[in-house]
Amino acid sequence: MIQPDPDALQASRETHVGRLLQNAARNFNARALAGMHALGHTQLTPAHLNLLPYLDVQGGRITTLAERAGMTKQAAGQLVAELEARGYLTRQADPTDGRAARIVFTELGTRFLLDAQTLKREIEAEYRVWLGPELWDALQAALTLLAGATSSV
Amino acid sequence: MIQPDPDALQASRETHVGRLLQNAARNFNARALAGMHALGHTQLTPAHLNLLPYLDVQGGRITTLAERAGMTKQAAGQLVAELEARGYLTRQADPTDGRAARIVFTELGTRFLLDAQTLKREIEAEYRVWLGPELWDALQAALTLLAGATSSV
DNA sequence: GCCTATAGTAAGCCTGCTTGTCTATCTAGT
DNA sequence: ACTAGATAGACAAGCAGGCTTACTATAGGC
Repeated sequence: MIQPDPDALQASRETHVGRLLQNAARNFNARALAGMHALGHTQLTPAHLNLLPYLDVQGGRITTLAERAGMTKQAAGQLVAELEARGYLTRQADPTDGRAARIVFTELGTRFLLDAQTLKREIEAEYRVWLGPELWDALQAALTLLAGATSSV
Repeated sequence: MIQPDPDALQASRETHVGRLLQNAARNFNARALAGMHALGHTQLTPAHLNLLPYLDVQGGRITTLAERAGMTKQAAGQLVAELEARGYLTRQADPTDGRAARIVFTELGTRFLLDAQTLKREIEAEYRVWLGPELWDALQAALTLLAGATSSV
């Protein structure tokens, strides 16, 4: 039977990549959400911020959105309806398919895109300062590699 | 009025640290949960895996757990009750305080701790292979720095 | 004409918490 | 000692977020 050394076991539990990654991701998301709220986009929830990146600048369909975001069409449709009610998106009839609707950005939606771009640069600049250019580049490289490695598993 | 170049805007949306961090964290968590399930701990949910690291090897109190995990005592109490029902934890009367209960690991709980330690080393070894030693060290350094920087903000 | 695809409506579930309230116990002040 | 207030924890109810399943209507493709 195993008789572990409690101190050694405790020490090994302190912190690990998983927790570090989770904290970093959570901090980034909180920062991004707060930033968007500060820029006036106070009605956007994390679910919206998660969906919007999957909509092309020139627009797209609910079905496409659902596929990319990995959720059901109904879920995507609901989020789109909310974003429509809040003025970010609008529906246009698809000229080539009577069943489909083209989901496109409104003017407010476009402003959101630009704000998101600005905010992203701002946050990345902060991180760059904290880490220094080399570590920052290494972080990006490492995460990109991990994305490739884990997606193929 | 701003007239953005749609192509440039689209290109800038491709991917960024936030998404990379989120993906990496999600992959790690999925890997860890799957690993624990594979080791027989099929009744542990992400919420349990999030709480357990805050319990010292020698045990502790509900209140301490709640503080560390950043949740209410009730929430911590509920999770502990579930873990008790599943056989990982048990309650002992605190000899020094009649109100309090000492939450301690059962034998199964200790096995979980050892399995978690093993699994952690396994996953970290995988990551190290994917990234190479230098990039791996850089990743750890960068995330640790970020943890320090963002926690102080 | 038949099968499939797009999307909307309605209802509801799951996870992971929270608030509100209560008892038992401890601590400090008088 | 006695009492006022704080603290540990339990019990109950419920909510927020983010989905899902089930069903219907309509439009296209072969």
